[in-house]
Amino acid sequence: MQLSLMAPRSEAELMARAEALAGRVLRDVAAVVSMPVPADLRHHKGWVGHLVERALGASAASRDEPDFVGLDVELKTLPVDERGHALESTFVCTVPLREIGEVDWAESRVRRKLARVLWIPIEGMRHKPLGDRRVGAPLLWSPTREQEEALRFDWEELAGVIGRGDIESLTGHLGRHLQVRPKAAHGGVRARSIDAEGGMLETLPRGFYLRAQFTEAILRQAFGG
DNA sequence: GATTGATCATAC
DNA sequence: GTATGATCAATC
Repeated sequence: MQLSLMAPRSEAELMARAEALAGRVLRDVAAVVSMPVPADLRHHKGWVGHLVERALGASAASRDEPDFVGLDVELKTLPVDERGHALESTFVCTVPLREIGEVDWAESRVRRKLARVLWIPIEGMRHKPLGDRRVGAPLLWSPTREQEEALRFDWEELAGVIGRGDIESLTGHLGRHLQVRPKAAHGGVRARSIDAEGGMLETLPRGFYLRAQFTEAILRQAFGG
């Protein structure tokens, strides 16, 4: 397997690398980039994502930059079962609680993050040892007009609730494709939002997530099935 | 069995 | 604490 630690300079180069990963097991990919394989993901939830980042030459994680500098492509691994069904929702970005009521969809973080995504489906069945799980065929995706309209509808509804100061009434049930759920290290973390009178309110940080059915539909449209 | 709310690791 | 990468696990 040929892998460079240098950043890919074009989408074509990025795709070629991603396609070279398809069909391989995580144990082999990890060996190439010198990452130990944990026994399971319970204490290493981000391991698969970091592994693929390194294998594709993404810039270092945990910085507020695109995954591939200059390419403006967001990398997302997606756990799937043996039939290709998505096993988890996909985290998109944190919710800017204080400002979201004054932001339009067009300039939203969600729209920016999802404008161009490289999806890498990876076996995620818990019964399968991590090192044995296979990487699937990559998909470089941008939302269709229909998909973007659907996302915009959900986003505006969710942003509206938060902007009105109703964050505490917002649950993961709202939103057909996009939802808002907690995103924090633990239940004691606080973030600032606004209440119904426009005052300050401390609450759990939240994130936008894509429902599993939505990402599954993206794969299905591309690969059939 | 699917889904929501809770949580885990690491870099800075 | 804030950002990145997500999955776990209790509950519906």
